Amino acid sequence: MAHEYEYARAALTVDIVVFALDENDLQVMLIERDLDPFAGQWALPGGFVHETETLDSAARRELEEETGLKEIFLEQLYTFGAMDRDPRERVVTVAYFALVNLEGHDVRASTDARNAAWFSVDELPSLAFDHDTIMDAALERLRGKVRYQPIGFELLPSKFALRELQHMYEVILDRKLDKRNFRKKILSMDILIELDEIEKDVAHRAAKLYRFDKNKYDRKTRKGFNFEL
Amino acid sequence: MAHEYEYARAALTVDIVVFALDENDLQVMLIERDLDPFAGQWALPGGFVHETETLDSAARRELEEETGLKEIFLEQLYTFGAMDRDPRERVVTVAYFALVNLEGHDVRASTDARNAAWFSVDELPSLAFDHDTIMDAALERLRGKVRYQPIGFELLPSKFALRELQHMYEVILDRKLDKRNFRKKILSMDILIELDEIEKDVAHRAAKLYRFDKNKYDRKTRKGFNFEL
DNA sequence: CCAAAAGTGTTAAAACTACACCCATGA
DNA sequence: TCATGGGTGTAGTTTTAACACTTTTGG
Repeated sequence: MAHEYEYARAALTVDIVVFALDENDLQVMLIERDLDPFAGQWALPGGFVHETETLDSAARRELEEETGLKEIFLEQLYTFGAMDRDPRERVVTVAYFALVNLEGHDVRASTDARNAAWFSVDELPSLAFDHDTIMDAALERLRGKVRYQPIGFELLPSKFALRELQHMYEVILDRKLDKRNFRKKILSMDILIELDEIEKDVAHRAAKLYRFDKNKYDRKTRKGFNFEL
Repeated sequence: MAHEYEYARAALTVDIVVFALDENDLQVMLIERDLDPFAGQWALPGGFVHETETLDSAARRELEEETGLKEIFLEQLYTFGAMDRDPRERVVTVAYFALVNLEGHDVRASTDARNAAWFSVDELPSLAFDHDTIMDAALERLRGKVRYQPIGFELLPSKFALRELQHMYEVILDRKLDKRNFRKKILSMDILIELDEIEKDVAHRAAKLYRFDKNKYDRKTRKGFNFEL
C-alpha cells in the first residue's frame, strides 16, 4: 500500500509484563531470545503490531502465542520511543502489564521452541533492549494502582481466603499489614461476597472463602465510592 | 531505508491536550483543521513523529510549531490504536497532556495559517478523529492525578495566593473546598514557601504570595511523604 | 495433644468536617 | 464607609494504628 503520509515509519511493537504470585513472591514471565540482537538474553514477551489489529489485540495475540495465556487482565502501561532502544532500527513499543492467577490458567512454560519462565521480581536477570526500564515502570504502576483500584484480585483465584488477599498486598506493597485492621478495612468496603465454603486440603483450621463482587463494586463506584487500601 | 522488519507499518503521530486555567474555567487549546479529513473541524494539536526524534520531542516540537508553547509540563497519557481512528489509513497516536500557566507564556492564538483557540472544557465542540475520546481520557487523568501529585502548580504562576491554589483545585475537581480546611491541609504539608511579597493591583486586601518548593517536596517524597489532597 | 492458622475488640491518637467572625485594604 | 476577600480556631466525628488472646482443626 502506498502511504498517504510520506514519513519514514517506525516499527511498532507491543511488550507485556505479566505478573503472577507464587507462594512468597511477585513473579514475571520472561522469554529467552533465540535470535540476535540479544540472543540468549531474557526479554519481555511481545512482538510486532499487525496492520489489521488494534494495540490491545496485538498484546493479547502475542501473549497467547508466546505464553499460552489468554483472557487475562491486561492494561496499557506506557509507550517507549527512545531512539536507540532497538539497535537495528527505530522501534516504538507500546508496553502493557497483565495480571494472572497461576491456578486458573495453564501456562505453557515453553512455547514457540522458545524458553519461557517465571522470575521473582527481586531476582531478575538483566533484560534485552530497554526492558529493564519497562519492568520498572510496570512495577511502579502496579504498586501504585493496586492501592486504589481493585485489580489485585486478578492475581488470586476467584475464591480466596482473606489471608491470601492480605498476603497479596503484602507481597506487592512490600510491607506487613495488620491482620485485624486489614480485615476490618476490606470487609467494611462491602465488596466481597462471603461464600458458604471453606478452604480444602489445608493442614489446619480452614478459612472462609470470599469472592470479589464486581457488580457491587461498580454500583458503589458510580455512587462515589472509592476503593482505597 | 530498507526495513528490517517487513510488516506494514502504521503511521505514528502525537496529539496533545493542553490545559490552562482562565478566571473560571479549565480550558484546552484546539486547532481548526484546514485540510481534509475533518477540514473546518476542531482538533487537538499534534502531528507526525519524525524518524529522528523521540515521542516526547515530537510532542514538544508539534506543540511549539502549532501553539508557540514551549518548556511546559508535558506527560504521556495513553496510546490510541483503534483501526479506523483515521479514515485514510492506519494511524496510531501517542497522546500527551500538558499544563500551562497562561500568564507566564506567550501563546500565539493563531499560527501556521491555522486557527488556534482556547475552549472551556465544558463547552467543547465535537472534535475531529477520536479526539473526543482522547480529551475524555486526559480530563479523567488530570482529575485523578491532581489529587495525589503536585502537578496543579503548573497551571498557576510561580508566585500565587492560596486563594488561587484553592480555586484551581475547585475548578479541576468541580467541587467547593472549605477555605480553612484547605489552608490547614496544604500548609501542613510544608511544601510551600511563604514569600515576603503580597499580591499587586488587587482591588482589596492583598494576599500573601507562596511558591511551590519542589526541592523540599522531592526530599520529603524520598522519605515517604505522599502528597494528597 | 500439639502445631498452625482463623477469627475477633478496644483504646488512644490523628485526621477530617463543619462552621462564622473580625480584619485589612482600596475604591 | 463600604465592599471585598484575607485570615484565623474549635468542637464533634470519623478514621487509623497498635496491640494479644481464644478457637478450630488436622496431623
